[in-house]
Amino acid sequence: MTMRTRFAPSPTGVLHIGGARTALFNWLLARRHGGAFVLRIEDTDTERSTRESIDRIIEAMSWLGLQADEGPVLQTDRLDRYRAVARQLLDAGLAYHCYCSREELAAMREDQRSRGLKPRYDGRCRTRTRPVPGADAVVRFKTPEAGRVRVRDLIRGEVTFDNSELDDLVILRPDGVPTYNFSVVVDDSDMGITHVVRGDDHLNNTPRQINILNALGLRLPEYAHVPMILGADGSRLSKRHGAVNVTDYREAGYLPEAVLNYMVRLGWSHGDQELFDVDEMIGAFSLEQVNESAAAFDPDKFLWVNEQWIRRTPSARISPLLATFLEGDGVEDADLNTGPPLEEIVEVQRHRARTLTEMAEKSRFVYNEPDTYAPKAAKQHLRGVALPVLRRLHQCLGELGEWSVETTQAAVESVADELTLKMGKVAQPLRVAVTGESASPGIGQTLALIGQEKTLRRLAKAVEFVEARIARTR
RNA sequence: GAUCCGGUGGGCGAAUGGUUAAGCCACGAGGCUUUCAACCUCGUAAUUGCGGGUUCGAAUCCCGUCCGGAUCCCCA
Repeated sequence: MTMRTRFAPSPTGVLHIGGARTALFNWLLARRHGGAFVLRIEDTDTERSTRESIDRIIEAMSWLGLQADEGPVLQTDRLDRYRAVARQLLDAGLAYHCYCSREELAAMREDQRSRGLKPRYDGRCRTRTRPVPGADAVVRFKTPEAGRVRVRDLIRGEVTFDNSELDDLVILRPDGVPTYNFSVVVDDSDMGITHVVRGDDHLNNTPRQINILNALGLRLPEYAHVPMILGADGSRLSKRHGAVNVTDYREAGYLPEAVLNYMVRLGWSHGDQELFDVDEMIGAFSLEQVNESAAAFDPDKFLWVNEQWIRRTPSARISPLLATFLEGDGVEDADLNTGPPLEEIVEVQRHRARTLTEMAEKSRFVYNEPDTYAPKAAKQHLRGVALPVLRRLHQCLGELGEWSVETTQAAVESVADELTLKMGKVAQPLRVAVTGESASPGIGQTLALIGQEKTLRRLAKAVEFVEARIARTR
């Protein structure tokens, strides 16, 4: 039988790292085994589900390249089907109507809890023969009272639950909308899902689902419960831990390849390999190597992975992305067009940036003249002693016929020789003058990217700055 | 509280009864150097949560215990 996996998010928010990794694992499995990956939207919580969330989830998945082979299938489009299955259970005496009010149930639970018991529905409507007038009716599944359920989990091994620990769960609300544990079972079965791979927060739900499957006489899928992703402090990953939404990472200048790569290594490993492109993941992924323990999300390592991908991704692909980040950073569209080819900037910066945001920040100097000098840098390098250096630099660079990394580099070196100064005394003032910062790419590269005209203008401005400063201290 | 799952350096994790417990991130030192990076070298860091047991031998198997997480909703 061909493998069929699925990702079944509830559209009550955006796609976050945990969900994305679950989607990735499912997608990888399907790709690896030549099967199908289905996207199902679990929107039976009509209060909280939104169309916008659906769109955002799909958008995030497509940014990551996790295309579904089938779907999205919306559960709200299948309500008739769930009702029919519930009817079937009702007719077979495997489910019953319950008229208990929410208040009554809450009181029951509180009472049990106060007595140190596990809160469970006590089945008081099980034997009811006629409806309660005026009361809403839900449908409850009749959980077997005795026996145990064995879950064969591909990651955890065999996990058993005692039916006495379970209670009769609601499968249909008064309005005929199914609850999670029921719709999941019907859908996974109808869709021919062979492998249910999901977060281990669902492990405890599995015996209930298996009981329903058994009552319906349906075949059980394989289960694999993957460990959760925790925040750096060991608690469940949440907004407190910084960005957790996939889209946040796109905006922060992460490459989808890097997001995928970092996620796949969270809870899964393949020897000591750290970097995987999508094809490598598909070729190497297996449930057997998925860890059993929860993993903490580590922003530092994520940054490192992104840096690795910035390095190995062709500049032709990075350039247009860099352009949008530069624009977001205040660089004019027109300047982008008249400036140096973006590929050149990428080549120069790819070892110096861990994110595209960082790359853009560090590349602004190419287009925009510094409006202020970094205080520390100015204090240290734009001093009186630098004045003759800057003037001489302005002259020599102004006389340069060909403007390139090599020629500008040579010019700066010859000025240093001529004034018998070490490179640091020449390149640093110059760097601050043209970039406003004390750190930038190699001085030749920096000048080549800025261009002769702008370099000279900035140099002149720096000379004025130093002159003014001397005048002031006098 | 009950049930279920988990626990290897600060983080990710390798090692599925057998040499000094891999590798990566982070961190520290040095090298290179016009700055920042990158790169190279070296280093700090674990009595495998703890306690017992089985065994010639235990991170690995068994028992107990502690800690963490999940579930116990007309959320998914």
